[in-house]
Amino acid sequence: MPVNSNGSNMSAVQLLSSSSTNSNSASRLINVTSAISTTSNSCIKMEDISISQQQSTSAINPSVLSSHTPINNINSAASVNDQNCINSSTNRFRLPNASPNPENNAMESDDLGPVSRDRCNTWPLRRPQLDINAQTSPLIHEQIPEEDNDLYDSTESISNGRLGANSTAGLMGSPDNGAFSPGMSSPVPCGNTSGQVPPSSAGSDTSDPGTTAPGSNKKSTTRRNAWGNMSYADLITQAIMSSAEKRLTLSQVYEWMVQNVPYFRDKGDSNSSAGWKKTSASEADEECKCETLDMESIARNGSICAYDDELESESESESESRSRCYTWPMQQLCSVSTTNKPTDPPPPVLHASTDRQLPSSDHLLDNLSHRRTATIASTATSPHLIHNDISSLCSASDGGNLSSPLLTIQKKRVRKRTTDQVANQKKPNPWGEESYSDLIAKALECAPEKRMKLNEIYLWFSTNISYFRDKSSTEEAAGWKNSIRHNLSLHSRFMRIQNEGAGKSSWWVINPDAKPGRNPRRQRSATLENTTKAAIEKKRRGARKKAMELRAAGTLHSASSSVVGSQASIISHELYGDNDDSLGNFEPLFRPRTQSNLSITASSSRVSPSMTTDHFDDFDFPPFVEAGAMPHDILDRTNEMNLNTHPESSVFQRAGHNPMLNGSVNQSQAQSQPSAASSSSSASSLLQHIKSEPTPPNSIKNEANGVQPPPSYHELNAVRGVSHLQNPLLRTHLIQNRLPPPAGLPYNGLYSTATGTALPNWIHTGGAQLIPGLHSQISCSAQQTLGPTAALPLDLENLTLPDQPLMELDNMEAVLRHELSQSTSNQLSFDNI
DNA sequence: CTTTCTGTTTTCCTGG
DNA sequence: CCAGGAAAACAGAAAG
Repeated sequence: MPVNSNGSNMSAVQLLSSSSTNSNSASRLINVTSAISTTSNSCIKMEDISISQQQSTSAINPSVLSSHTPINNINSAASVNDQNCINSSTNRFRLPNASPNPENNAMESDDLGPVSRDRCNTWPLRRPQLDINAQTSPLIHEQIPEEDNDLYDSTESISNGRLGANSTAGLMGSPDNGAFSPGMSSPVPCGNTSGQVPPSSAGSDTSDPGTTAPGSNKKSTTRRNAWGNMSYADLITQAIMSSAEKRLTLSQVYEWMVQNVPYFRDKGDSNSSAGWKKTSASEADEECKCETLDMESIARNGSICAYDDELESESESESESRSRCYTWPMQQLCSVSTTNKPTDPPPPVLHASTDRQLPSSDHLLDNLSHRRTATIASTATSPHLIHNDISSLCSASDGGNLSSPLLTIQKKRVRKRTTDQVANQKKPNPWGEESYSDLIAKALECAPEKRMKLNEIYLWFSTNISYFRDKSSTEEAAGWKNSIRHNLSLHSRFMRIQNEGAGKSSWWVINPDAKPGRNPRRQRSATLENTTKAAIEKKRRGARKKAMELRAAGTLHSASSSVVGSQASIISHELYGDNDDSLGNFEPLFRPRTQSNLSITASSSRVSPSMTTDHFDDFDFPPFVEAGAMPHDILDRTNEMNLNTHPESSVFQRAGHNPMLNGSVNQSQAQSQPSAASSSSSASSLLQHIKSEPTPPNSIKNEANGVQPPPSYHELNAVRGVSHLQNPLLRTHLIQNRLPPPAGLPYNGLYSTATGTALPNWIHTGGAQLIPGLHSQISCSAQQTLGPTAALPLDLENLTLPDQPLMELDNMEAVLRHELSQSTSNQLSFDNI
């Protein structure tokens, strides 16, 4: 969520008002003026829809309401709604059985299966007071069949499903907002996977697997929802079918939910409704076969979702399962599902805005936009042209020129690949062929210091990739942000560096030891546990028991997290190919969230006490490091490093008088990213910290009696040489983008590169080898303006490990000594810690 | 105390 | 079987 300059979260309205600021920033980043409106609009899309819906509830356009708004009328309809879902069919839709038979349909509160879930606004939590039985009004839940087995086997109309006080007409968008904007972005059809199974089966929560509607390949689930057994899809379908026009805007869907489902009615506030609205929106995109013309500069009254009868029937006839990607933004301008084969080539890429944003990222951008209706975008300078195009295109849905490359609408996720694609194991995504992890890596690579905070990654995505920019609303962004987090955590390709002193978010970096191509996923703790051999487990028990004893005795009272961190480090190390798990697995005992196999906290930057010498065998230590003194674990895992070095203990201290850090960067930071206050605060903290650092000693061996602080991953790479950089992303980045330390800030660490005159050789000699599709310089240039990242150029390089008194030394020492006693490794010495 | 953000993990699904 | 996307569940920490 964007944050304002004060670091507080921005509400939707705030986001609305601030979107221009963001867009300005974005446009500056990408140097595309036309992107301003796009970014701005997309940022406020959902909120705007909601707001406009509220504002326009009383502003009814009878003409619109009474009309069916056929495709051919999109010109007029576009003035009212920028997202017009075109019901291209007649009434072949087989209506779900909405019989309000209380016996069959009424939701029963005691059937509510899901357990409560706190603090997750992505899944509506049923509140106790929201018991349906407590709702007195004859609401839709009485009409909702508890079991929707025959929902689509019945031809009975659902028209008895009532809307709320606000009728469909009353919810129609106001034409007041219908001013067409010439600067409209390319139409972004709403997510729609055509040819999908009926909603009843697609999202059904039927408890009887056998009742899954024909054609559904989706696994049935026995889980029921808090509001009953109807899925979101069913509810949305019912909402749509309940409307007179068989279509609803997203806001109307929301409204219908609120009005008719007590559960949602009581979650209708902005805070608690985010989750179900998000889900509804996502499913509405698909289940209502929403034909959206996302003319973001048109009045944003919401999209009209109409159930596409053709798609419905076709999906049945084809028995084709819906795409697994529920947020897949299909290019469904029209209901042309059956005429477009998955093997159809993608339409020509004419995503002008994106191309201009990232001109050299053609590979990425080609794919970013290949699912977009680029032709329409290319004609965006003329609303009439666009309308005409849309009209003509959509009018062809009934057998028209659907094979036109301009209308090559992919019915479902296309996995057809070229030879290169197959070779590269690339899969097409709405944004291109790069996976989330690729994009994250790219983002990290593009960061000036090759590290980003989570929110900065978010920002990078939304700034540099049109797909995510278009989905930047709170609800829409939740999904891909979740995926980003998921990927960060999942892939060993990424490492998290604790940013403890800065307050919140950690730094994410690319694992310098990430191997080319695919890197193994992080093993999961369960896997680790499950695969634990009995002997190993037995071996662990002893150490675990003793550790617990120590802990119980108070020795670990303040160091538990650190121990866990060390443990996490160990686990993490295992996950990087070293399966020597002779180390105890304390995970079930004490492993806080941030100390899983992925995360290593600052305190865990301490050498893992149980580290065995086996871990160091295969690493080329820098000449200054005695073999064995540097745990491989640390070298592998720079995420054990603490960015917030202690002033008096840092070994890689640098001169603290950096004009960039002290002044200009802060300024640019404030200018370039006013919304990333958390980052700014972090940056400020770090900067303050850096400034406070005294002039460093040159001797790395002054510390810790042989326990050397690990180099940063840059330094590691410097030692290894560019040819040893396994990660092509990093290699590319390092060659292309590594900047010498800012002038005036001599790097006083071991590898002093003061004023950039002592850059490692590999920087100059290495051959840049961009991996296909990763043309980063443009995005990098954008990223470099993201603010805090640029403002913190050296922290990562100043990562220090063992000398950070981040926990009570006495405790730590006791723990370490104990653990060392358990370890076969006697190489580590902490005497002087 | 609640909300939000962040981070981890699991599950499901699809395609290779 | 694995990778990847998506969603979800859960929890810790910070902020309001």
